[in-house]
Amino acid sequence: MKHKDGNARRGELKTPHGVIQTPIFMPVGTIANVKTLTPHELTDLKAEIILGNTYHLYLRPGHELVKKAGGIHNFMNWDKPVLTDSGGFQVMSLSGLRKITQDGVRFQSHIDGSYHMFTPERVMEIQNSLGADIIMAFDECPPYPATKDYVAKSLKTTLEWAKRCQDSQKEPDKQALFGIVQGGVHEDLRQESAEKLIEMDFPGYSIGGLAVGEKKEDMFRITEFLNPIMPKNKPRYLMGVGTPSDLLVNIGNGIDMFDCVMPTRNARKGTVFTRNGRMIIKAARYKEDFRPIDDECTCYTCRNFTRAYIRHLFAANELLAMRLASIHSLHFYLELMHMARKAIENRNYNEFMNSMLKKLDNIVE
RNA sequence: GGAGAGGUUCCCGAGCGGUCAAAGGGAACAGACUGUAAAUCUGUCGGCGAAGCCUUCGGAGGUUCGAAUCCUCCCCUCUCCA
Repeated sequence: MKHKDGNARRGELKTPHGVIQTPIFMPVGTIANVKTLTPHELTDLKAEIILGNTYHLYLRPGHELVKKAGGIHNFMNWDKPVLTDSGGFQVMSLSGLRKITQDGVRFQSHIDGSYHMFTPERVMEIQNSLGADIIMAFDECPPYPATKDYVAKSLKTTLEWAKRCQDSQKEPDKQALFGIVQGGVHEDLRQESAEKLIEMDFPGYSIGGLAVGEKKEDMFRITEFLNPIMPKNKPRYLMGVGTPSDLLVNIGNGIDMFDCVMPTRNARKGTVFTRNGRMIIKAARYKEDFRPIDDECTCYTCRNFTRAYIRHLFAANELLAMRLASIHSLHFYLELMHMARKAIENRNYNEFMNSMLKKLDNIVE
């Protein structure tokens, strides 16, 4: 960690494929691509690290194939760091297709219905084949709402699995394994989870199971609560979060890393993010609006295309609409992180955050 | 000229005596989306604040307690034969 401003942290994280600057946003590239974009475009956007997903890549094209291709970096032609999620999230999101036991999770493929077994050991083996720089322990991400009993039980399973992941990890020197703190919205459970993981001494810690439907204030309360508990010299990754304002508030609570499908998914569906709030660019109100999405934005989309044109592309169902919108929104997220890092270095993070928060949650008319 | 089919709410198209302001698509409009089963999903889509009422199924008449649906005439499309 290089700087601190309040609880906000400014740091660097070394990986085999380069150093990344934190706080950082990691675009999601579930199946070894950030949807609609090329690695070249991601590089232009100054993306430093992207995500892949164990469950999805295991099912298709298969981790063995990715290994044969020389690992995920080679396979997708991305030479910067990659983080793979363990499939723990799919335990929740594909809840209709799986059964959890103490040993692991029996899944039914969402693609062809075939049965598969994920154990912590298996997930470590798959992530080793994929070859990401940062890998996640296999966890169970409890849904929301869930009873406290359920969350507590699930937490125990996740802790056991974390140990098994650690014990079965093949190349700890090449892949940093993060343990995942669970515990829902309950501070005592979060504390127990964090402390036991810290005892196991992971190179980094993830916070999972947030932004799954609970109130924002609960999410912020939990990250604020965890801040003093988490080791100061290790990265903290808040999984799956979030909106631009979520990122800023959580940076203020000591989070270093984020990933979220929101900028890319929403972009594909016609909503982009700007410093003035969300803009539903497919809306009729932009039909004859010949300004860029954001006249101060320096992204490729804003430098070259108007709202009216992008709206037209959405109306016509053109693929370019999704690409241009994704480029803009990712640029905005990454630029927002850049500004946050600068603000921490300049020790005016709170001021920066508060001025941004005033607008970010608006819908731009 | 002869034989036949048809004109339905923005478009296509179902309905063929009451349960029809009228199925289903499309378009349009509004919105949701947080470790991606997502170029997906939800809602609105004749008018009036609601119960309800009003106007609407090519046009004009008629039959009927009641018509988009039945009858008559008219206008217009399309197909086939001469």
